[in-house]
Amino acid sequence: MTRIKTSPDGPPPGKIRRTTLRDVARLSGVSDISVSRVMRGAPSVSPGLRERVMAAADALGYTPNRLAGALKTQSSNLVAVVVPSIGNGVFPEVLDGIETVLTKAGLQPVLGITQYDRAREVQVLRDMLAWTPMGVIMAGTDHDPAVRSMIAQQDIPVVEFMDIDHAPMQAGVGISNRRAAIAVADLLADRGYRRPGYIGAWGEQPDRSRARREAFEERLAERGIPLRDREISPKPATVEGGGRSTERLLTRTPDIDAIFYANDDQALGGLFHCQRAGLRIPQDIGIIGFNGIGMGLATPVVLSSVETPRYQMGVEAARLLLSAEQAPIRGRIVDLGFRIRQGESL
Amino acid sequence: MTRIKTSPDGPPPGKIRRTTLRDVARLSGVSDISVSRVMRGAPSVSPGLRERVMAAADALGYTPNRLAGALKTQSSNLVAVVVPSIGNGVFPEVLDGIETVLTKAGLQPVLGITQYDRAREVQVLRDMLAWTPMGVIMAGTDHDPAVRSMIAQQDIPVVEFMDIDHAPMQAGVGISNRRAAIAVADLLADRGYRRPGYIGAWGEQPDRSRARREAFEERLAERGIPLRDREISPKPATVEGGGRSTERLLTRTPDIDAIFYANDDQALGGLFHCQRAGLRIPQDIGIIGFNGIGMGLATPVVLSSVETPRYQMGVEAARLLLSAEQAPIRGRIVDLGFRIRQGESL
DNA sequence: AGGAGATGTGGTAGCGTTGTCATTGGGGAT
DNA sequence: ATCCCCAATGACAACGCTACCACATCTCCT
Repeated sequence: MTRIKTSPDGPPPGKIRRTTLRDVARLSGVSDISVSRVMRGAPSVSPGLRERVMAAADALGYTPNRLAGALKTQSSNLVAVVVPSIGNGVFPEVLDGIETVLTKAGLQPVLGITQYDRAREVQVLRDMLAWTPMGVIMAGTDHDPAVRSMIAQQDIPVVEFMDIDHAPMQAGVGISNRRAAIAVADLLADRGYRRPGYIGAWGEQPDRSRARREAFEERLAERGIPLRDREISPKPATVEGGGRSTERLLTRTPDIDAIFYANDDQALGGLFHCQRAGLRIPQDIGIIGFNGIGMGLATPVVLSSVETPRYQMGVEAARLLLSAEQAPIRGRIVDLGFRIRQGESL
Repeated sequence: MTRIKTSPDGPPPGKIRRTTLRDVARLSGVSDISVSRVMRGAPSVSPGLRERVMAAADALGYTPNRLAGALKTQSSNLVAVVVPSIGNGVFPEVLDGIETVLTKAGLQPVLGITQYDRAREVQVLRDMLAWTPMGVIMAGTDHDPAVRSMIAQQDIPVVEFMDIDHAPMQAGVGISNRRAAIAVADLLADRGYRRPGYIGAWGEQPDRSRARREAFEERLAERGIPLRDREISPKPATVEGGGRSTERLLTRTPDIDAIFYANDDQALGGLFHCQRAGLRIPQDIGIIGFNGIGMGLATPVVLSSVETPRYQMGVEAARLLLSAEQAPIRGRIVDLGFRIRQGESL
């Protein structure tokens, strides 16, 4: 069989071609690899050559193509960051911390949002792994088996953040939601509340919020104070929704004397609702939230809440991932702890 | 010169090798390209072959390497998304909209955060362009010249969101901050306020907030009501900070009868501060914010504010970018408009 | 029957970069 | 002077994938 040499990949017809390392090499009269070395700041390059190359690169407006570089080196500076939501709530602050640390280390976060959907989480992670990230940071420890097998396949470091009540795949950063819930239960009991209620949202999708509530109820029961009633909204947690949930709960069970909210947004809504309804806080009803957002400090009645270190959680998650380059992180758990802010609402 | 064939890139010693398309091809007994076609869902593949390939791919847990694919096709499904901050404020909601639309279209947002720093914006964009994204979405229209030249060099679609008072590089989505400011000035004048103040944050870093304030002052002047005083915090906008700024402003200039805030966070802080200080709202002092966050609706005194379509802005920005595949977007401006929420605070 | 097209499959090269050697040319040690 | 070593530079192939063409069948016309 004769095969005529046919130059399969000719230059695209109309399309302009991206400036490449080779263009820079030609212009500066050196070899490709020398340009590569200069661009990467590799050692063993004379100042003169470096200067000539730099000048040529600037003149051409050359930007290295990381696609090619990463393909060759089998490594990238990408980090897959997978969170359930970003519209509001705690994740933007965690992301902020993650981004700050990663960027400083020259890494590039790639964001994936699951909408609290396990199937989407698998899809999102698959799409990100296709870019051969050097690591993964994800929220929560409750994942589809497919997530675990994909991670195992790739053999890259993974850090899970939020919750440390359950074992992470490799390493975890966060707080113990169970312990926080127990602390709140004890606080309520100690303060003499006897008919506590609970309000949550998102249909308790992130398992950790369900676990937190269950721990809350268990501890209350141990202290001889059964949970009087609860109201779980299927919708996202908002201030407005928190007001509505509170109204519903108190209409159904008016003798409730304190409410533990799964988050501060709902708690603030509840606080405002009670004020409008003419209830005195905390005399008629005690209110305690979760997360300790800044706004709760500025309200006329300072909101009591469990303060969680969200930004710090992102920082530590990113640091832990970075440390994987030095030493294996398997088994590392970072407990950042929480603090109960005793405001005026409980 | 004799050159011995030396297999330069042999298999890495200890390191495990990623499963490749070729592995799948070998296992299923077909050619590389056939596997490629199956994985991409390309046409002209018989059902039998497809099935055999899929089985082999599943068996090996194969994930395509997009690095290689994108390098070959000179295109990726990545979209660079550049915003000034993410910790709180308006951007998470915009990002949510962007992410929803892009993901649905099979695109992958890559996040870059500039911390309101023009130099960082250049750096961040450069890093992202190195991955040959198919498009860019960025906040604001006020960029370093280097940003413009990098974009021009790459010849990819760019959508700028937030503000449409200034011409975007290619296409823009947002509202007119100037018109919004003018509407607020008119509202104040019409309501009989005569000694208005203004409170901003971030040192007015995003130029659009300065432009907004200037438009506000100009219109007030036109209506014969000079701005009485203003207070610009250099720090990020927070509820707590808004309270402090308000206190400072009112201490310095106690006869102010209304305050326009650059954002709702500060406005809520101001509202709470005034309540604590025993001022009646809106009789003693009128308060109006900017952005129309949900929380303002739930406060005991409903916050008046300029409602901006943040989620929608993200959605439209992403859609506009997607539409660039069909028709050029140069010159396209999408004005999403705003609505003044007349609450109880003004 | 003979061709024209449609359909499925494969071979090859190359996307832009970098790892691995090879090569060159001093400079210092002997 | 001779040797060795190291710093500076270069040649080449390969990372994993897909565009481009070639080719073998297999219809379906005329």
